[in-house]
Amino acid sequence: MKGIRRLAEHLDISIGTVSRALNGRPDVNEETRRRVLDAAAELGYVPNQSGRSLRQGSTSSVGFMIESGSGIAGNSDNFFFGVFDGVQNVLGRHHLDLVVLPCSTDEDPAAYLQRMVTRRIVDALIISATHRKDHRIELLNKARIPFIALGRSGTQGPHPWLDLDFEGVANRSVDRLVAKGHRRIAVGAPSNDINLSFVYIDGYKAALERHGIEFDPRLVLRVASSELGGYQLAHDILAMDERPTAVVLVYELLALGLYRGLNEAGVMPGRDIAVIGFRESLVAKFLSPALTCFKLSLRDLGIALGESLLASMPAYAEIYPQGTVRRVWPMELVPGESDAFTL
Amino acid sequence: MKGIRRLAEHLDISIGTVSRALNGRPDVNEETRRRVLDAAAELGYVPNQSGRSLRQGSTSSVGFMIESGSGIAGNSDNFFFGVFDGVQNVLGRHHLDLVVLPCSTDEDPAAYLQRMVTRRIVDALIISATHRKDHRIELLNKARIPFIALGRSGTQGPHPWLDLDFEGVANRSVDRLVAKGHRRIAVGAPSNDINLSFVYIDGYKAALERHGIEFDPRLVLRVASSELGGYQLAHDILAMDERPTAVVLVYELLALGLYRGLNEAGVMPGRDIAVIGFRESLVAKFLSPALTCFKLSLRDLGIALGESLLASMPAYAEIYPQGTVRRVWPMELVPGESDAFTL
DNA sequence: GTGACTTTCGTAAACGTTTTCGGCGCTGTG
DNA sequence: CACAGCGCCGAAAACGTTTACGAAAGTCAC
Repeated sequence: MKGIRRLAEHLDISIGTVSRALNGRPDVNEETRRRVLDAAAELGYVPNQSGRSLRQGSTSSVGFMIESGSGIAGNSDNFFFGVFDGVQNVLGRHHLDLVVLPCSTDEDPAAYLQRMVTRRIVDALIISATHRKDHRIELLNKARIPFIALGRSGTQGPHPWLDLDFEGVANRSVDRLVAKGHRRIAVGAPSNDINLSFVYIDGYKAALERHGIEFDPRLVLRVASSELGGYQLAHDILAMDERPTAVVLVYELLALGLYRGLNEAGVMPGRDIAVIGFRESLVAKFLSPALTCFKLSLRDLGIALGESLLASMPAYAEIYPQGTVRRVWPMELVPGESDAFTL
Repeated sequence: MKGIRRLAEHLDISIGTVSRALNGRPDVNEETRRRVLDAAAELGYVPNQSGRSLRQGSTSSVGFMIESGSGIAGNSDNFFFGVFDGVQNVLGRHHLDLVVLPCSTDEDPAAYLQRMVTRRIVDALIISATHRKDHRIELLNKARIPFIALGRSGTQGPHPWLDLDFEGVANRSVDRLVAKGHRRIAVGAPSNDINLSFVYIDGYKAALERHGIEFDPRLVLRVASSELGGYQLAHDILAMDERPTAVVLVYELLALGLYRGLNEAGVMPGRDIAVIGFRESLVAKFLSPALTCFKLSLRDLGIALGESLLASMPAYAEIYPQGTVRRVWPMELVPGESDAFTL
């Protein structure tokens, strides 16, 4: 005899009552409920998830899809781990669990997601590394499964998302540099199809326009999303005939390679060229001269992400006002020395 | 009408036959099987996982528990993501899926694991960041659930594990330094209770002994497992009266802070002091002078981890020779300039 | 004291699968 | 012709839960 049946037998009551007691239903005597709870603790009973899911039509977990090969995700894993922590925290408050679904590099992400969705091992999904045109979004819409994207997609029409404030960062970066006299500001951005580069570049263009500076497409440099991309970026910049006097970066790791590339050419960030990075990361803190960049709380971002997801799950309508979230997450300037160079 | 029933009705055969056809049972006509497969593809049928799990008593997924907040998990580059990729690859070959279970910083890891185990949402488990005395191991043994640890535990008796070759690294590091005349070799190791420090230090002691050098406990410096720990380490070393002439590191991020701390004091790695790091990481590649350290293929490690886990799952006995794996994963020396300092 | 209502609980169906068992029809053998 | 064997399939049980429904007993008002 196993499971709830064992518990019921031990207490000499029916399994229905046990279930009701455990699930906090009102139609059970408080005295019996106490006995059930005690016995459950004593016998170490935990409901079988498959049984529950089958009957209820819902697992109590939400998935967070990542791409495990993720140079492409454009982030190092401590980024995601921080976010997981926040998401797990808010989900835990509602007896939901977070399971991370790592799509391997061997598999097509959309096919992987399709499998996860149809197998119904999660009730809702968070996707990340959103592409400009991302098939996963149509797929999730069609499956009518609640989801939110960490990162906007490009063209597919509106979908729920929470994203870093790329426009804000681009804006403030350009403002800061223009205030120091810069007019030729290069952009180093990942060359993959992840949408964030495009969002950033749009913000960059808008900022230039506000300052009456004409946009020069040659200043937009797309490179690999890795530290090597940053190295390449340094070479590209130094090779230009009208060399830019400032660079802004869309991806945290680029700073690493950029510094090295510039150093090798005897060009010092902050003295000979102004550099503003993107997200503050562990490595950015240790660059010298200190990189001007933007920071955020990963955990808080995760919490917001979790809450936004719950806001799209009908089952949590009483707790979270339902609605489609499309929101930008603010980032805070961390001034350094890398943009000290003034014209 | 949903699920397999819908499919059966559509084909006008019984659900039993459909199930058998889908699962490759021999007792079904090949013609019927083809029809079923075609119809399944056409209607987009995918078996409900809860139903399967309930009936079969096994989910077809394995869990990989990580601690989402933990300093040790906060590797500078995608350590875990690389491992996930390898694990997912080997599991996928057997129609298993990997789900990552991130324990939040708010929750006790053992309690979290207990919940995951009893809810039976995975058939087997991989745990990481193994502590010296790790309650999770007793728990998993008691639950009789197949598992493997990425990292040895200390005292609890034998358990399946796959671990980086800390002894080997310690050995070769010490050998290399001794060959250059060093006798006072400091160790920088994380001060937390994760077991790897202890394993490394044991290897370090053994290596010293082999060279007839007396072990000096003051040379073992335990610091925070972060780049700041490395910074602290630099200060600690510089403050010693009998200053060591070489340092070996057990954790990759330490190099970052160590370099900065030494630089600030005008001490240059490779010229004034010899440094050998641990794992080659993204940041190590960009340190100057280049850090001597050890590299490994994360994906291959993941593959080995997955295979070792399958070797402990009875269901895969025909494919993987069953047995308890206790194995060390080799790392390859990447010579740099940081240990060029010779006495 | 009767009916209505409430509280509490037991019974049984249902969720979507897999798998055992038995049966049907056919073939081959004696 | 009888019977065994085989290939294929349908019926039904089982997995562990939750929950709709109804029943029993108690309470209350009249």
